[in-house]
Amino acid sequence: MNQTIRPTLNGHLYLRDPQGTELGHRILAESVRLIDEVGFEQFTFKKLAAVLASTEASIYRYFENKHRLLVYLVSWHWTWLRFQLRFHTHNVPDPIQRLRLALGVLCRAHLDDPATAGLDEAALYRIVMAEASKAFLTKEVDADNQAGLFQEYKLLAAELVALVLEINPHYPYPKALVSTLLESARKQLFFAQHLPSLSDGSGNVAAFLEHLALAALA
Amino acid sequence: MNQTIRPTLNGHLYLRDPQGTELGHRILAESVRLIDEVGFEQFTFKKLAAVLASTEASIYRYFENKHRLLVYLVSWHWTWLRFQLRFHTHNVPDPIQRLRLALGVLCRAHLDDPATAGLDEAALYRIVMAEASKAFLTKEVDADNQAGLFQEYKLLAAELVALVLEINPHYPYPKALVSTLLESARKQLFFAQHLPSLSDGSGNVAAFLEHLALAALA
DNA sequence: TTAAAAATGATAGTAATGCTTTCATGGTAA
DNA sequence: TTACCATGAAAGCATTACTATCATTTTTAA
Repeated sequence: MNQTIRPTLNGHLYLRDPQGTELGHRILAESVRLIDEVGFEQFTFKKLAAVLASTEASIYRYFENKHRLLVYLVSWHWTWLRFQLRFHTHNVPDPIQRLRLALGVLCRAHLDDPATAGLDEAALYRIVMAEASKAFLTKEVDADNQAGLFQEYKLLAAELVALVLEINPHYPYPKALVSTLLESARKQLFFAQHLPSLSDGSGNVAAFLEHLALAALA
Repeated sequence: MNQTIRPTLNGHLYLRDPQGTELGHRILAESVRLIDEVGFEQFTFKKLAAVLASTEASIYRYFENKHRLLVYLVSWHWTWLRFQLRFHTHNVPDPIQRLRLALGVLCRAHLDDPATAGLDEAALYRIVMAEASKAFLTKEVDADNQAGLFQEYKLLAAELVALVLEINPHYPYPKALVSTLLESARKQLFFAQHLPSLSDGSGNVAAFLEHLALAALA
């Protein structure tokens, strides 16, 4: 489980595969650190080049722009999450129990192995919490979607939809429920941290989602 | 109901009150149109000045930067929504029925009176759908929250929390439920339009939320 | 082992962005 | 009528988001 996972991601996400080179790996690792530190808006390739002791031009050879890099990192996280879910629900026969475990992983993903594949997964989770929505909240959503940039998220959602339908094959809104659970997990953790009057505490997010999902599927 | 509502918003949202002057009103109306057209990232005060036949400097006298303007517009929408909810649930005694109506308004707000107070409310709703999260997904959330920039959203949430507790006073996660419903309404409509594989159709969003909320509160 | 190919570095340049400053002007209110 | 607004006009400036060129190093394949 803890050996380095290096998921292969959609080729549209990058110009040159960052997993194929030394500099590529450093771009990934340091961009996670830097975005986590300064936020995505303040993050620039110039600053990244500085901490890498490299140049803007070199980074632009890997990623078209910083938005693509964000989508890459977020996709990486979704893939990683999908493996985590599989791992943690492996050999659990009861689908309700599997859903419980899955929601637990969703809400506690930031605590898991801190250094998979050289990426600081805890920092990446903070980025996902605060910036993942920006991956698709752009004027170019449709084109980006067409190019397959959101495949990893969809794969993750599809697995959860299957699980939901296993619990209740007649539930009429499985996709909406799953995307709501996925989005809500992140947002509730964000609210608990920054806008607490909109949440009921970060410790209760998993319990809330579990109650919500099981009530809906009952 | 249809006379122009001009809600008074938190003074931290602007430098000079745009509701107080002719240019101010034009800034609001045209920014809604322009952001809807080009998206928030591509939107600049320079472009806005051009369509207003005014200058960047003049706009900067009203809003510190485009982020504050976005927060202002979004806050305006939350206030407008709160009035809509009150209006539509007025004199309905059954809280369950009121919640149903509220969720209906949430999901159909983009169809309501197209020109309240000179703002294109349909365009504003599209902006809210696509850009509202960017109001708080920044490195400055905590400071912005401290300054009261998210008050309107909190007021709206608080009213819905009261309604939820009226239905079930023992429900343990009322704030999380309400913020999930509010966020989910927008995101599901966005998904239905742009990432349909994550939704079950834009026509079903209200039904989905209703089922979800009532199941949770049962 | 050497020659071609690929990856990186170094440097420069450019249009646009996100502001700030200053000064002129024209209308309004005391 | 004068003082004070709000707005306009114009300029300036550091940073951003790239692109382009050319030199060097490293890798690879013949």
